[in-house]
Amino acid sequence: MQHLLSPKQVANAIGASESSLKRWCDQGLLTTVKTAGGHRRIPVQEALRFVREHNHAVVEPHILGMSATDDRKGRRIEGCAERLATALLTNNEQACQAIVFDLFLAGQPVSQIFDEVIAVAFRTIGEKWKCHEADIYEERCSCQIALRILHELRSKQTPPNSGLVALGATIEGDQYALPVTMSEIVLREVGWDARLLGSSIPFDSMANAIQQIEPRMLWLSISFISDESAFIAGFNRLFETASKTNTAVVVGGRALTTEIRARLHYSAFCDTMRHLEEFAKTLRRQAEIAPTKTRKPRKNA
Amino acid sequence: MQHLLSPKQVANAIGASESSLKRWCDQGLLTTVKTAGGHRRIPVQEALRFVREHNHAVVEPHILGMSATDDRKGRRIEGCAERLATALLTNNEQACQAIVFDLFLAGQPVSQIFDEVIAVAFRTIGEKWKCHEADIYEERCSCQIALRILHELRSKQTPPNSGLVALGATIEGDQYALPVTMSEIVLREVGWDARLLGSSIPFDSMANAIQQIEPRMLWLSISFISDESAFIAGFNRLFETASKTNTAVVVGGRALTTEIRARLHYSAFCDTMRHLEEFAKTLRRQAEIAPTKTRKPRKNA
DNA sequence: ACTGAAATGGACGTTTTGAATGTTTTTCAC
DNA sequence: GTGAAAAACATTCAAAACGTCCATTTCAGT
Repeated sequence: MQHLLSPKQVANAIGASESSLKRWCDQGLLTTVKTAGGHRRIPVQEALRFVREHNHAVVEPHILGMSATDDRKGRRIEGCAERLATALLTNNEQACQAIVFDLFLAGQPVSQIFDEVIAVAFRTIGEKWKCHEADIYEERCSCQIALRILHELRSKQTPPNSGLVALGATIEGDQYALPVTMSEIVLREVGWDARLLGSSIPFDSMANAIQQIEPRMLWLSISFISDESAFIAGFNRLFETASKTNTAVVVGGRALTTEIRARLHYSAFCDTMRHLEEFAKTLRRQAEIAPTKTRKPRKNA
Repeated sequence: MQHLLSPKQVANAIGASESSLKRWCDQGLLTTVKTAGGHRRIPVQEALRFVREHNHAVVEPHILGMSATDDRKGRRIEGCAERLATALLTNNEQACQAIVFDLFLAGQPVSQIFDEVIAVAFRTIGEKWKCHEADIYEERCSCQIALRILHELRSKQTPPNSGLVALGATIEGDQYALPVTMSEIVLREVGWDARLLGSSIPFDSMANAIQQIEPRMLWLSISFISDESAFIAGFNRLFETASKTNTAVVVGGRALTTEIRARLHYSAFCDTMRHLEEFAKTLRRQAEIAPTKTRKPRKNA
């Protein structure tokens, strides 16, 4: 699959004429790069951004690297969660991909797809498991499928270029990779250079990462806590370290009950991906106004 | 670091064709140095100047950037492991991807790339961690990068169409997802419909999966054993279940010492991805001769 | 329903691109 | 050194993209 597309290719992909495409490029609706001879070249990510932003139709998704879509059906978010849960449990990866990608192409914010479709589907699967209607391996297999889809989605994002680094991780013993991977994508979507360290990272190692990388944000998705008091102590110690480098600490996850939260120090608690997105946007704007604390306080307009 | 680049390398780097590059050189848009035999050589800074001046795209920055990947070197498997380890530890995902995909596109078998490049790189990282030259988070972050590359590789494979189903998993408590994911790709490469259930699957759930799906193979990658005697008992029980549905059980992984293996029942033990590939090929051929035990015994040529 | 502004997409002659071909140079293993 | 494989060379040529012009369609406001 190629990374740079010609106006004609993009025109074919989205069902518009070549002339229109060229006009849109010249108007700046699509950012193009030029060859030495003056031919326009459109990066795929840019084409995807355009489609999502203008909710333009996509006639031939495969040109943009989006494999399967049955158009017009999956554009509304209602009912998608149920369909996804079914597709996941029947191991129908194609269908799962189509559901998520359709919503993505239709311009639904990724945070909303995550909150209202993927998270809901997994809640459904979790409940089936509790009622012995689904086995553990089915839930795990669904996670694998979802992870692959998330990775594919991630590869469709424009790579981050801001200097705003965020680190993400799950705590030691917490193996649930889905939420933390979703957070990474959400943060990248709003312009952060989000780097997922991985699952089950000890607090000490996180502290080392903070000191070495000096990120502006650390996000932790906490789905499972093995030892509550050790967790609280370790976490608050980590918060101390983070404060020294001016790193915001954002937490989320179903294991954080109100009681536990009451005993934690953190910069923000996010219930949903939507909340995370909004907090990240706010923090980003602030950081851009005052890029570094050692920078000179103001300059002339 | 390589100072002079060939037209082909620059063409690849900026996503243009070699022909165009040469034309641009001859038009004087790029200043070239010539070898005695008349081959064009482009200094890196000249290529960078060209890119900036013409607002040209850069598809593969690593060629113009720091990592000295002369693509002749890239095709050969020697030295790739070291370069990959470095790229992983410096968090240079682009470079990691380029190393693996160059080998893949050059026709190296995936099993060999896994055994001789990825596995070796992670062994290097593991040793650095033991010598306190690398932190846990760096190793985990490297795993994340590798996983993303594996998923990308998987998405490039032709989807399986044979009825030969294989199930894969790691045992409960074993969170090392890399080997089991590599196995999945290797099996798909040789025509199996390999389905990765996921990490940390209890033996009971695996048994359920076998009974419900009735695969022809179950492969387990065992990197970590928490309770040895429980493992041996659980595993041998699983082997019993598998025998009833005629499911071959293949094992591998660094946690399987000779002593432990002596107490296990299995169909095959595979040290490397190469071994797994060969065993899978053999088993596939056999299964195709006698597709199902209930099938009619022979048909006319 | 009518009108005019704005957007669309086809048509054109010209220029650029990139694949193919056969020859020469470079590289690397022996 | 030597020889074979890989890569770069020059050249050719069809396909594709360029800019421009213009007829058609769309749509909001009478």
